[in-house]
Amino acid sequence: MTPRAETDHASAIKAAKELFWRRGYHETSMEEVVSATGLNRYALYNAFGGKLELFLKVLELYQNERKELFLRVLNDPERSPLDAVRTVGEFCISEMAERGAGCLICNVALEFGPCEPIVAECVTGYLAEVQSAKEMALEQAAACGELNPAITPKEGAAMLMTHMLGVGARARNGASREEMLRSLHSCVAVLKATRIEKEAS
Amino acid sequence: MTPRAETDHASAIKAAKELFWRRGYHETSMEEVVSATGLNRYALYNAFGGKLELFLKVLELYQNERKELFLRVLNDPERSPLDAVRTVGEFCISEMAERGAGCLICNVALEFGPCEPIVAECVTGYLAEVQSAKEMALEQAAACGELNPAITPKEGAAMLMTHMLGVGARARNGASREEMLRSLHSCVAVLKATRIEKEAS
DNA sequence: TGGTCTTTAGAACAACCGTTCTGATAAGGC
DNA sequence: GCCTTATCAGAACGGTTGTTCTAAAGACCA
Repeated sequence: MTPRAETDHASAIKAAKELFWRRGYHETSMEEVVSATGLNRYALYNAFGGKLELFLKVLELYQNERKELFLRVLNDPERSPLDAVRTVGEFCISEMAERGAGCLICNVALEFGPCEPIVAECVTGYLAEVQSAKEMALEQAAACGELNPAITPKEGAAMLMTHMLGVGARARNGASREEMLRSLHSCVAVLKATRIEKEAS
Repeated sequence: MTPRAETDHASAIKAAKELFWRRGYHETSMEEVVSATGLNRYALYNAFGGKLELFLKVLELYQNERKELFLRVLNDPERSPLDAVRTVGEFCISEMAERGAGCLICNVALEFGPCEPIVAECVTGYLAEVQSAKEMALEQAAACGELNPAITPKEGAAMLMTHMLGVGARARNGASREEMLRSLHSCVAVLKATRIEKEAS
């Protein structure tokens, strides 16, 4: 493969990502993909095989970008663990609000459901990876007394991930950036340990 | 309209609800609707007008059933407010797990997104109603000191709703009943006020 | 029983989709 | 400059969808 073709493919995947993100998989026609990527039909089918295969490439790109960023933030020693978790959430919300189209993973999880097992597996795997990164962050939080003792780091991570999926759903339903941020901040707030003096009885 | 036709329509909507719930709107063909409802094409189109109109009827039925049940549980004086909130969540999870197909509202919110404004509005309205019912429950919880003081009832209700939408997304991605229940219980646990004695300094 | 009106099942229609095919065009090596 | 190879745009194909049409079957009442 020539270097030219390689960058062509990369930028095609990027353009397709934006398209699928905004309009969903089924609502996006190959017609649109062709005109958005600049590549012509023939080249597209030669390079990727078909619509679903292209989409899997898109998912791969999206997940790699995300995972790299998330791990960098969550492992940043300058941040408190819960700050890091909040920052990651805020980043996602910014992206959702920008496009007005929710979260790609969340959209896909619900659009395909169990119909296309390969896509479902892909989503499940990604969610599990991000969740375990968050779990590690919450373990640190627990170690320094920052975590609400009502839950374990594992439970907290699961809850956070589920909550962020819900934020994605709300985004796709038209929620504003502020609404989503409020919800995220509430979620982080209740994960924090709150020390209340026991009332004198 | 004869009584016969009326019950026919009602049971048709019910059957269509199950279908749309399990398979989504776009993946369900009118062919399937015809054979699932028992009504024939002509009668279906005469009674409802078209696929989208039928679907709106389905949404209406679903929302009415839900709202009635939720209000009954949330206003039950026998339950503590947070218990009521948990019970409502558990009910939703049971339904999702039964069908292995997530939450109808959540699925719809993501399947349509902003494409079909009338559907989006319908979803938004329903979510707002349920959320305000939960907010009232949390206000009671706050009044008797059951609510985590890190958040207000309003914030807590928004967070709960968002979390339940996330549970719906996970359900559609194949999560087990147990996973979903754990996540719900974590969410309720962090909403509870946890009293920790201040360490003697 | 006979005649009118409604209901039925399935064919037909028009639109759209992902994919493949085709003939024309451009590029590259000699 | 010429021949081979790769690339292009768009037409064509097969399949599916929501919807409508149509001719046969049935219900109803006198």
